[in-house]
Amino acid sequence: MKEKISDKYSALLHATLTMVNNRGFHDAPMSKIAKLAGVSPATIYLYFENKQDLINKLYVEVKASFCSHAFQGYSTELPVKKGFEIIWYNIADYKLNKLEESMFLSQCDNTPMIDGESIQEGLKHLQPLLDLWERGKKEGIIKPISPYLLYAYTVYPLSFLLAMHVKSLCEVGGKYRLEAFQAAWDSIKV
Amino acid sequence: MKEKISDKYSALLHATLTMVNNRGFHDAPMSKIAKLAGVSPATIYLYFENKQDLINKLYVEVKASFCSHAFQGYSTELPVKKGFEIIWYNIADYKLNKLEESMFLSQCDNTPMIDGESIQEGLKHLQPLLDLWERGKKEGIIKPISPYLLYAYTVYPLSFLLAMHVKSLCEVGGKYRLEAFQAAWDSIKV
DNA sequence: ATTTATAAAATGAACGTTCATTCATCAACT
DNA sequence: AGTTGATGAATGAACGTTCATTTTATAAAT
Repeated sequence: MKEKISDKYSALLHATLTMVNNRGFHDAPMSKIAKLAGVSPATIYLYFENKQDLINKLYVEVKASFCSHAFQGYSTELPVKKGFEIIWYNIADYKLNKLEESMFLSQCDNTPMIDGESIQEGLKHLQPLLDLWERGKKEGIIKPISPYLLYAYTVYPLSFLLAMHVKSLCEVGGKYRLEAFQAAWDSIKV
Repeated sequence: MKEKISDKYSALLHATLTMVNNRGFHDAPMSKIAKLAGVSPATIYLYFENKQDLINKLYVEVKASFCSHAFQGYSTELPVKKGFEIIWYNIADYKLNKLEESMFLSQCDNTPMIDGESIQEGLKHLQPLLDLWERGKKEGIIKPISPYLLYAYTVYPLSFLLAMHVKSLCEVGGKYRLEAFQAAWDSIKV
């Protein structure tokens, strides 16, 4: 019965996600995380080395889930624009449907709360997108610019839209999604 | 001698900026902030109500400085594209030259560490840019889409490039700046 | 089947530390 | 003498973590 690791492990990860989202890392005490997970504080230390380890593990897990969603239905056989479209919409869907996870990732990527090592770990899984862009450049479809620029103008803006969506300042539904994709594509197509 | 408020006030703000940038809000104790500012812990409470107030005041001040830089040399008389170009380059310069301030703003905008009230306060000063976009739409130069989208695809990407720059993963010098501007403009021009 | 022995998982209370904040006192200037 | 700005030391609360112990699961022996 090794199935899917103890459910307390997952409960703790999820409790941490919620606490850190709502109160920030600085105000998410182990005692409250434990209570939210329905577990004793001491139990946390059966599954995690310490608070930092808990956060790191959560980050890596969420990032992995994000990347796995991103490439659903994608194949390297697809034409560049079609492939990009699929990945982009996957990411947009993820940000829209997994608000908590997405907010957590934003917070992690803009604070010194995650170890550099874990950041590297989480970044690995994005390679297919980089490869796709490389192909697009070779075919003269995508501007010959740094992948960081490509990411900054296509994927990263979604984080902002997510934040506005959470604050109920901005819709991200049907029409807007199309407009957003169009803007992303216009910024990088040659 | 009211000149520019006690220099301990500024020293404390600056020390807080550094501490929060390097260690995060959760690990920026008042005692260390005080030491870095060359001041007793008790002195902080002569200038600020408490830690939250200290952070809020710092946020509002930095945000104001950011916005003031953004509109240097800009006038509502300018043609839309030229006006946008000036503002965009101002912002890019700010992000490049005021790394600490910019990183701090990123952190604030992605964590629950700032009071909603102070966020509102800091957002006020961006109005001229919104007005410019409105004019651009009327003239048929800029896509008729939500200002949130416009912001997401022109200004917000700079935050990502800044983060990469700080991690020495990405240059933001001359040529790249032009490419970045081009991508920003392409994404919103009609 | 039931009991007994052993290991594993989980816990509440306690520990030492660190934190934000306060307080009694001080030095400098009026 | 009195006011002001500043302080180092003190304080209580809260934190992350550990520990002695209990509870639950596992297996062996009857």
